[in-house]
Amino acid sequence: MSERRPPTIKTVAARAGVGRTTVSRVLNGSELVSAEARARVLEAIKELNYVPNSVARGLVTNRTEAVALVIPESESRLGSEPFFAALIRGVSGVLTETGTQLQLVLVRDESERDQLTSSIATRRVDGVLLVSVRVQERLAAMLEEMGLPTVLAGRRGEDERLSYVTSDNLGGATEAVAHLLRRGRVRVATITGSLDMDVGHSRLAGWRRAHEQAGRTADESLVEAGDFSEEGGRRAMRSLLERAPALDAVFAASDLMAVGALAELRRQGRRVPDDVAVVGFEDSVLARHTNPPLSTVRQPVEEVGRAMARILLSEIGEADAERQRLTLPTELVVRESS
Amino acid sequence: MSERRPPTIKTVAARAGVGRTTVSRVLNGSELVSAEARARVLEAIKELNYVPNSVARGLVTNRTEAVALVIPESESRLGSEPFFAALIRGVSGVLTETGTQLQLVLVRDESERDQLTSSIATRRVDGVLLVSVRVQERLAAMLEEMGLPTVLAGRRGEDERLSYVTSDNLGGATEAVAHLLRRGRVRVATITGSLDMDVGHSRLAGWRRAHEQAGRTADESLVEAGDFSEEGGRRAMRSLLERAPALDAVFAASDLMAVGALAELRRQGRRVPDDVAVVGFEDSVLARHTNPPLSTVRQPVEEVGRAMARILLSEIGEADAERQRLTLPTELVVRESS
DNA sequence: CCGCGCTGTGGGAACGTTCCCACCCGGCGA
DNA sequence: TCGCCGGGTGGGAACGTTCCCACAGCGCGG
Repeated sequence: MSERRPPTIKTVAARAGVGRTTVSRVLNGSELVSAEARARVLEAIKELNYVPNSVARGLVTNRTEAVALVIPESESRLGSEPFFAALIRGVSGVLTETGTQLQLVLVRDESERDQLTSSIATRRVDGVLLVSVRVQERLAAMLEEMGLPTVLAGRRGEDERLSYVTSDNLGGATEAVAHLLRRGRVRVATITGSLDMDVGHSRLAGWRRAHEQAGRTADESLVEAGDFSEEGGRRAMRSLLERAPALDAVFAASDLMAVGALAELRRQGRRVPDDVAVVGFEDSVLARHTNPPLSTVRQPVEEVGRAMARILLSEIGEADAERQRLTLPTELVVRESS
Repeated sequence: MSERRPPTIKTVAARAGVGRTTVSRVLNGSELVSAEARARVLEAIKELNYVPNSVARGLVTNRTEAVALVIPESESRLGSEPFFAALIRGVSGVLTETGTQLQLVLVRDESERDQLTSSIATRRVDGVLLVSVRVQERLAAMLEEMGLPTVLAGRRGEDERLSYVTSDNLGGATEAVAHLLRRGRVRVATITGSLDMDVGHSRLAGWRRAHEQAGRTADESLVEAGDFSEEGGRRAMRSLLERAPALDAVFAASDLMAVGALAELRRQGRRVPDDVAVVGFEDSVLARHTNPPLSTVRQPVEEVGRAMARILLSEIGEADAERQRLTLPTELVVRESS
C-alpha cells in the first residue's frame, strides 16, 4: 500500500549517525574517513539496501558514466552481423569492467542522425564510439567540433584527426593477394568495397601493392567496384567474367561479396579453386560454410572493440589526451577456395 | 579560453523575458502558454542553441527515458548473431520513435549479472528487455520482485508471469516435422535445443505433436539432446546415427545444429536430402549458404523486437498495465535439404 | 459593482548527489 | 602554555529541471 521510497544518502547518514558528506566520502573511496565512521556507514548501507542514485550524481558531476555506440543501421544488415556482435562484445567487456554503460544507437537515416546529435547534446553520454564511417561523415565532423570524446572504428581517411582503431586493411589485403600470386595465379581480379569508405580504398590499395611487391603490374581492368553486399559481389563477378574471361583469381573485399562471387562462378560453370581462386575479407561465420570453404583475411574485431573502449575511456578521463591511432594486425586464413 | 557553459533553462527564460516555468511549459508542450510567450521562448531557444539537460530532468521526474536490453553473452556468440542483430533492429526502431534510449547489457556470468542488478537498481533505466531466459532465471525473478517493467523474449515456461513475446516455437516445429512426414519420411529424428529453456521444450513438443497429428507414434529413441551449437549438432547427429542408422530425416531445433548435423551426415557418406532430409529452425543467413541450402523455420525476429519494445513502453507508461503475452507466427521455408 | 473563476504567469521548493568551506579537536613544536 | 597544523567532520550551496502553489488580470454573472 505505502509506496516506499528508496533510501537516499540522507537516510543512510541518519542511520549511521554521521553527516551526508561522510557517507558520500565512503561511497567515493575518500581516505579522509575514520575507520569507525566508515564501518558504521557501510553497515547502514547494507541494512537499508541503499544504492546511490546515479542520475543525481550525474547532475552534479556532469558525467553520466555512459558512452554511445553508434552504428548505421544499413551496416547492421546482411552478413555483417557477426562483425557487430563481436565488436559489441569487445566494447562491452571493457566497459563493464569500469562500470560504464553502453548505449546503443542504430541510425537509420539522416533525420535520425540529427536526433542523435541532439541526444548527445542532451548530455546523456560522456563519449561516442562511431562505426564504419564514410569519408564525409557529418556526424564525425560534428562530434569533432563539439569536442566530445570520440573514437572511430575505421577512419575517414589517412589523415584522420579523431582517434580511431582499425584493422590492417592494407596489410591484410596485400597478404591475401600476395598469397594468390604466390600460388601461381596470374590474373588476379578484385571486387572492391564501397569506395567512399576508407576500408574500401585500403583493401584496393593492398591489391595494388601486392602486385607491385611481386614485381608485376596490376591490371586495372581487373578492378570492379562492389558495395560489400552479396548481390553486389555477384554482379561484380559477372561483369568481370564478361570483361576478362581469362581471370584465374578474385580477391573480394568482403566475405559476403566473395559468397556472391562464388555463386556466380558456379552458375557459369567455373570450378573453385581449380579454375578460379577466391579470397574474401573478414572471416565471418559464413566463410567456414561456403562451398568450398572460403579463404579469407581474419580481422581481430573483438580486439578492435576492446581497444576503442579503452581509448575512449582514457579520453574521457583526461581532458586533453593525445589522439590515438591504432591499427591491429590481420591474419590470412587459407581454406579450400584458393 | 573561457570554458563557455551550455545555456540552461534560466538563460533561456532571461533571454525571452519570461520565467523558468514558462520555458518549461513550452518545452513540455503545455497548453497554458500564450502564443506570444511561446514564440519568444522558441526564438530564444533557437538563438542560444539550447538543449534541455535530460539528467536534471530525470532527477525530478524519476524517469530516464532509457531501457536496458539484457543479453547473455554466451548467446551472443556462435551463429546466433543474426538473431540479435535483428532483435536489436526491431527494438531500436520502436524506441527511437519515442525518443527512448537503448542501453545494451551483455552479461558474461553470474557476477556481472549481479552488477547489472545494481545498475538497474541505480535507477538508470525505466524498464528491461530480457533475452533468451532459462527456466530458472534469477534475474527475471529479481526484476519481477522489484516491480520494474520487464518484457521477456521467450518465456520461462507456459505459466510465465511477466510479459513476453515469443515466436511460435511449438507451431513452427510442428509444421516442420509435419512437412517431413508429408514428404514420406518415416523415421524422423530430432536434435533438441537446451532443455532448460522453453524454446528447447516447445520445439521438441512440436516434434511430438506433428507425429500425433499424423496419427503416428513418435519414437522417443529418435530424440537426442543438443545445446543449440554447431558442435552439439554434430555430436547429436553422430549418436543418432549409431543408435538408429535407419533414420531418414532430422529436425534440428536450430540452424546451427542443423549445420553440424549436415557436416556429420556428409562425413558418414549420407546424401542430403536423398538419404536423410534435414530441417533447421531460425532461418539465419547460414541457412541459405549450406550445402545443400537448408530448409528451416523462419522466425519474425525483428517483429519480436518491435513488439517487445512496444509492450515495455506501455508498461512504463501506465503503472499497472495488464501483463501481455504475445506469440508471433513462424513460417516454414523449404529449400533443398528436405 | 463586486466577487468568482479561468487563463497565463512566475517564484519557491524539491529531487539526491558532490563540492566548498568552516569548524572542531588533538598533538606537537616553540 | 599557547598557537598552529592537519585529519576528520558536517552543513550550505549548487547542479538544472519540474511541480506546487500563489497571484495578477480579465470577463462575466448575480
